[in-house]
Amino acid sequence: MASSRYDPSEIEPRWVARWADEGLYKASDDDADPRPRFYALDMFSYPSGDLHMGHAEAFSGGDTIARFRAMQGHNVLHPIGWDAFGLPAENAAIKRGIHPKEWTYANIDQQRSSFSRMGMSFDWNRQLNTCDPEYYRWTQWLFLQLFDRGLAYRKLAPTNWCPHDQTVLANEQVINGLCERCDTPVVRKDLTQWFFRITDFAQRLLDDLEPLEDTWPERVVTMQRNWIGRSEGASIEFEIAETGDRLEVFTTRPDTLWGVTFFVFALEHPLVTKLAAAGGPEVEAATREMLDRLQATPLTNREQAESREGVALGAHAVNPVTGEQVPCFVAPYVLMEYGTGAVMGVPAHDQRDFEFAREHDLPIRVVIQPEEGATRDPDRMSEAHDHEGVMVNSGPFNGVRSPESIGRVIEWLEEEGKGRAAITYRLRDWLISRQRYWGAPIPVIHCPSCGEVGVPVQDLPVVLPEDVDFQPGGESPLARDPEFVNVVCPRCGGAARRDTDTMDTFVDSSWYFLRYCSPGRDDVAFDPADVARWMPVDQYTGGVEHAILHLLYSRFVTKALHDLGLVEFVEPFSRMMNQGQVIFGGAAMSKSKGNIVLPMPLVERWGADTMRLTMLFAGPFEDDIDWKLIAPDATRPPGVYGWLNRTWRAVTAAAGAGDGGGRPQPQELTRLAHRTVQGVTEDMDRYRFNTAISKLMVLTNEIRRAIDAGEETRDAAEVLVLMLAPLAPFLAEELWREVLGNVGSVHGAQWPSFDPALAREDTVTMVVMVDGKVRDRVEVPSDADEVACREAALASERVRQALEGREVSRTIVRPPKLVSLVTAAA
RNA sequence: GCGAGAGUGGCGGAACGGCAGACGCGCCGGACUUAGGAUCCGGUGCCCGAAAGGGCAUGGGGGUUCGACUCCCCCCUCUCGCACCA
Repeated sequence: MASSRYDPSEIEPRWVARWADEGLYKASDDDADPRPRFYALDMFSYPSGDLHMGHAEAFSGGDTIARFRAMQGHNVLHPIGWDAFGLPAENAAIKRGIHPKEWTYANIDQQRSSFSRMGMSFDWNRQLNTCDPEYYRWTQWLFLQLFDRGLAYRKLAPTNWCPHDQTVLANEQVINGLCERCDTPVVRKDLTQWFFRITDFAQRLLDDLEPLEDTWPERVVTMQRNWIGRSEGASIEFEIAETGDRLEVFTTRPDTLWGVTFFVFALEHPLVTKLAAAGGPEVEAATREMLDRLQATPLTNREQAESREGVALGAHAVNPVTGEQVPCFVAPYVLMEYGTGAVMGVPAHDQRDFEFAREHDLPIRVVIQPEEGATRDPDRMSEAHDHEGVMVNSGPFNGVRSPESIGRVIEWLEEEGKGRAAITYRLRDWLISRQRYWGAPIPVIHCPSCGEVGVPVQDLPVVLPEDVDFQPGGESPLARDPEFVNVVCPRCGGAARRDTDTMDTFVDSSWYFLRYCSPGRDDVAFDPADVARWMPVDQYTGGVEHAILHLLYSRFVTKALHDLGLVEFVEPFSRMMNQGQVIFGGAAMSKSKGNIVLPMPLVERWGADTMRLTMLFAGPFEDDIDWKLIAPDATRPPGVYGWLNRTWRAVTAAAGAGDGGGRPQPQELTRLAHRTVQGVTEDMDRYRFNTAISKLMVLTNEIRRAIDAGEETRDAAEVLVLMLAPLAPFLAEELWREVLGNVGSVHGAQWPSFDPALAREDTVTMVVMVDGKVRDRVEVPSDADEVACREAALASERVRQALEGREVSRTIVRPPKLVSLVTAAA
């Protein structure tokens, strides 16, 4: 037997080494393996240093599920890898004066060793690393698949530019107008960039969320829906009086069409320069001035949103239903990327249009009156009336009420040939170019005669040159390397230039779960047979911060690959779970606040099992954990450490007592053990680790009591250790093999089963209520029927006292838990 | 502003419409003994009471019900998403 004291610093490293020797966590690709397969995926790690508390929390949950499913008889795939490209690596490397590669690989080594020390059950044979040419070769392949089908394309468009990081960002990476990485206000800049045509998939991305409602966190589904932002309305055709140009605008409120008093173009709208020129020299100069100024000193997203600036173009738009001519403007508050880049101005019923009209002295015409309350008067309105109401001043539609009015106007527009029903999405195409060094080069060659030519697949990877000045700035760091840039066109053999941007790292992570299925293959990104074996992912664990970005992109790539016939499913992740954040003192941990707690020192001091259980026991997995409240005193062990101690002693005593001929295991303990198996199994299925642990604590306490009473407890102790295994893998293994003397790992053992008959208690405490108040508690057999319960209730002296001789008018019996008596008086 | 979620002891948190506060932390008292990051036993929602017992308690107010932390309505507070998307 091992030492007589629970000593995690001795136990845990010993098992880390032995598990590695035994190859315990290898997933089997053998199709003859009869076990059902289970793909337990944890969001892979960004190697920006050693593991932090967020990793410890997320991976504790993910690993517990992987181990639980394995014990339930599944062939589990539980891989890990490194999301290793990206800005933080570059910024840290610049700060330290070393190469991003060096910094990244050092962090990977450290994280790998920390994960091992924590006892994570990863199949290390499948490890991948997105900055490895053997991986990004296939990220480039993915790009080319999309490029070949027109799903990757380049266009000049307004983009989000981060002046600090010197790169463009995807729409999804702008949080509240700030750069996701550095919190710098993002500005608008017109640039030619690569996009993925995710908008083609908008409706499918929306529709396919529905089956996920039950297995994904509700808020994630909601956030995705909101992000895609489907709007129903009408597309209405306007004509420019002076030039005869016709164009469509999108509106969700066609019922306000009679209230149009002006018309606005986005800055980038193709008609703007033409109309400005037609408006005469003054108009042209004013327009030019605004456009040039905004190009030179771009507005931040927020400034643009709040601006009510605008220039009158002199031209007029013809309202298709009234024939009225209204003045045209160009203004930054209209966005080129949404709808058609032009809007009809209805100041009475749209707040932005209202403010613009006040700013530019434009008429306000009320065409919707609220059904209740004061009539809206244009001269006295302080804000737009953008709610429902009755149509007025609207020709044939006067008196028609919303919301039916919208449909009726659309119908009429269609009959008149002036418009049609239309749907618009908020979702924009995914901007994937980055003017930064540490990423996968975009595998395209620009040829003066052939145009954009994809690098032939056999020439991949386009290797990221290492000896490059990777400081951001200018066109892109790669543009400074002539050897990289100057190539011959693969199509015509003429002189050509490589694309010098790198891909957004979210491209790397949009398909990594497929690569795990075919690790190390150098002929394909993944083998469809391998993917069919494991995908879709059965359980995906990670943070909500990826609720939009990573999940949306992965879903898009999966659908695109499905359309290419490479995968059979349309959704990559069947079930998902988000861990809460680990915070400290009510705020996120941060260097500037000096409140960072790291997991590895805790692991060294109290053991990985204690670290993991502290996380899982603190509360529901998806709730935040305030570490200051959970472990207020760093010099004292977290509470679960004491329980592990007690468990150690109890199981040790239980293992030894069998020889001593103690009294047989009491029936009550056997029943509790069965009940605990039932309860813990249910809790684990629902990821309720905190209540599962509390049930194990109850069983431990009962075993300890039985031991003190000199009773046999070995069977119960074995069951306890089995259930402990997914939660505290080191202690469970030590107890299972070294203390209880079993052969083979507890992590390969079968999850215990229970007998429902034994799990039921033989007597229960029945509550007797009189007029809604609990008046007594009576022990009754758990199979007591209605009659027996009633008799037991009426036999109670205290119940009789509470009744005070009053007559019972109604009796509700819920055998065997409750009898509720209602007197006539009540 | 819109959308979602949450308010339970000193603290983290438990409770298929049926004993509110499981389990744990902390705290109080005790035991063992004395240097073990200890361990063990008892107590611990609030108020009255020596006790038995009684009363009050799940943000506030109403409702449904024999019975509400749980369901419905109104209000307050907090958290999180999205915020000029026409």
